[in-house]
Amino acid sequence: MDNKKMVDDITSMDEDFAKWYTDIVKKAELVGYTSVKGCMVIRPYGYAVWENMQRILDSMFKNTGHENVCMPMFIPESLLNKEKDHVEGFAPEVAWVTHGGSEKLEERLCVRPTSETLFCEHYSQIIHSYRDLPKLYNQWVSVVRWEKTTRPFLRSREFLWQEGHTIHETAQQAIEETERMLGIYAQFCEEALAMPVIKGKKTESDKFAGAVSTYAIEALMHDGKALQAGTSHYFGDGFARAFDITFSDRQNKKAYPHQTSWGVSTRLIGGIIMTHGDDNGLALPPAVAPIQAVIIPIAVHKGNVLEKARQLEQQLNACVRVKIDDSDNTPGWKFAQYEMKGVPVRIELGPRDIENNQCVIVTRHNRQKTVVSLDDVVNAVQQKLKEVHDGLYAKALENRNRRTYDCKTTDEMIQVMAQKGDGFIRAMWCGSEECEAAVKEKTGAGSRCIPFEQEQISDKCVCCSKPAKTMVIWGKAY
RNA sequence: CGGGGUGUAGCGCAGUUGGUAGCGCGCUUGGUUUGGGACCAAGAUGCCGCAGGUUCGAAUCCUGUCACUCCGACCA
Repeated sequence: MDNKKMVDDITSMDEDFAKWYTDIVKKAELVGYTSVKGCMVIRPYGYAVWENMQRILDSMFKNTGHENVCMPMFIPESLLNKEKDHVEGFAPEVAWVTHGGSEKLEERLCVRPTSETLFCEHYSQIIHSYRDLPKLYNQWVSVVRWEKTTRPFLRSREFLWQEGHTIHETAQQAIEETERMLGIYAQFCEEALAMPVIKGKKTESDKFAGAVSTYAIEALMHDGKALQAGTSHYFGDGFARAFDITFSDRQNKKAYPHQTSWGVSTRLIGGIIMTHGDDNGLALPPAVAPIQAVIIPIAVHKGNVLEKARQLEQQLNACVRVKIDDSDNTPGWKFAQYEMKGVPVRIELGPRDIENNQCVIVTRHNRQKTVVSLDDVVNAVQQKLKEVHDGLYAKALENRNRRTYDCKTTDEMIQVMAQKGDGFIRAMWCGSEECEAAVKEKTGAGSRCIPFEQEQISDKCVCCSKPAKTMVIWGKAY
């Protein structure tokens, strides 16, 4: 099928990617703006995507032994201040509550930008013995960070996320947890969101405020910019010491436990849009699509089309999130509409089909049409949903591969990006923060991560030419 | 936080020299249509972002302010 653009009121990606993005979030009815900058309404269609993501992730968390809890949204200033690096990292972007009613508060309260401090306070109260460990907690809440530049989903002042906070008897156990959760995020992105990611470690300068080490999954968007899709942190016992969390270990000696935290947010919805979307609108991965298949009855006035379409809906309802659109809009309008909303599979059913006991199935990502017997439609739709997932993943991976370049010098980096556009650049690094900063300064591309899967591209640092320690993935980030 | 752009009907926009507001889409009603954003007819919809100022008179000129947006800087 051709890839002709069918929707006129979406700005083309190539023309203006940022405008394309905001057109999509508005036209596909994912968000609405509000009178507070950076605070958005997540509309039913957008929220349904989030609910599906939550449901899948939550069961992955439960299956690995985690429990959900809910912390308050306010953090007293004194509590936030307990861990020095942590407060320095977050202070510039916290919102403060200074009054209760008309009374000025004794101590101002920060609206949580993240909840490490609250979990730590709680852990200090409930952990006494090695028998109390580990605690594997998670919460689904919103947090607030007073960002200067905001964009729907990608960077909003309030956003929804989950934050896992775990506490362990040994460093080893905490490190394993950090890696396990990073793996779960990667699995989720690839299997549910059809979004290929690179697992790696953040550099010292890029790690979480207060962490010993930070791991991340990085995805490449359609325009060649990188998106940090999820992070997992190992804290060592630094927070435990700052918050005086201790327990009696197996030798009955006082010990400090080791902690982790990890999170993904509604930013992933932005990632889906920029990974799979095209000039006709959204393309949603079937696992999280609010509507997986839409039935478009054609020429409803003729014969029993509508009745047949409703039967089809009933049949599919058992195993697929299906919707029938029997509104008065023309078929052409509906085709364009549901493509824009990213519905993975469309089922056309008209008089001609009914005569032949068939329907037409069209997949969103490639607009391929298949004629299917009505006797086999349930299987066929499920098969097509799988094809859409695989097709989206393959396309995204192809884009990432095409935009991944190996470079040996910063000049080469600049040249490659100028000629071919933004992307992931794989280049060797000596490990010094000076070089890391210099690369960003010269090329505009910062270090995204030190990938777990290493390769020896050269033996010299891309910046200073001294012996290289690791391969780093560089790129411009959202 | 620095630089640019934009605020007029639900959405997208026009509005000339300052004279009291219009177009397209959408919406409502009725009819004809229906396999890639249909057509005809009749309707409804405005604090011209907000606050001052100039003027007989301001969507239009001036000042301020707020919001949105893009590009930087900043940002687990």
